[in-house]
Amino acid sequence: MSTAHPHPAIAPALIGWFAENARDLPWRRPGFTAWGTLVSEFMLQQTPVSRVIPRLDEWLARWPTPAALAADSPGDAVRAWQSLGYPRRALWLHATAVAIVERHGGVVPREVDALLALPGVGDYTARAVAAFAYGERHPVVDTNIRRVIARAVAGQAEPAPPSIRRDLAAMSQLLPDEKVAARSFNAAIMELGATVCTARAPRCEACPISEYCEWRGAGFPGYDGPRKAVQKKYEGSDRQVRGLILAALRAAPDAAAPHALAPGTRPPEPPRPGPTSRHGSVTAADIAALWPDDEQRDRALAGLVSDGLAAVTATGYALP
DNA sequence: CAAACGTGGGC
DNA sequence: TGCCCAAGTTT
Repeated sequence: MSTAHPHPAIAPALIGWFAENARDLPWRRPGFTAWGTLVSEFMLQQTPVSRVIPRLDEWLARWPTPAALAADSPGDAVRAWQSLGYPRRALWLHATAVAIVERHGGVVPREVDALLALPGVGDYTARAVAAFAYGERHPVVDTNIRRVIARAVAGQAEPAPPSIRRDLAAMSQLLPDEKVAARSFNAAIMELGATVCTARAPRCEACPISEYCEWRGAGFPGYDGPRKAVQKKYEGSDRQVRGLILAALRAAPDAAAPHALAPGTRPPEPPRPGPTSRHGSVTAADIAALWPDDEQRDRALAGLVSDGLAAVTATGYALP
């Protein structure tokens, strides 16, 4: 099945450029596993590459397979997530590892539909794994790709609000028919958006498709769409309070493993393990010291428990 | 569909 | 300084 490509020069130009200009990134190393790709894609959801790389290395050294992660507690995943942000992703990634073991024999699935059924895997991540880890031919659409298409093809400074149907259709128009080329093109156009056709200061002089760019051809018209929602202030927000509480839970040392006692010594009264968790507990008083506004703090804490990021223990709260 | 969801770095 | 941005997903 061959597709008519309205912009036949774009894909070859980008593929050639990518072959020479791709950054050396862990997930582009030969032999990188599908599991590694899945972990990296979770981490890259809204977190910059430079912050992801050290955590990714740690994760894959500790949990080289889905089964390895599934065998540890979700709290271990949340703690190892450190300060990547959006820690529910760590929870989802753990749940995804469990699901892969239970439903897919411990092997990351290659079908988009199976990937989409995993917690925390959406339209982008599912196609990224199918395309990059398995070489399947799928259009991948992320924020970089949407911006490049908006400029080069639609002639607009910024993309219209996301629409998965439209965005996939637009990317499909550009995608080469052949699998290997399609995979390379997905990576290439994403890389262009990340390093050349950037949101703030595009470097058109370094762009391999500037001669085909409709935005440039139209004289770089300014953005005229609807005003985009302004990101809410972090300082003083519920997010900040959740972050503070979770940082305290991550910092609590694991409940001490029972160690050998001198002969004749009576074991100390065991701190009755509460309903949960071998992760160390933080008392309500310690949490209260983190934030003065009772109502906001309680709301944040309840939210963490409700999200499964915190567990109630006999003495307070702990990672799950 | 808009809003919630972390954190840090660049300009 | 303060705003913008960063390989999204879920509800």
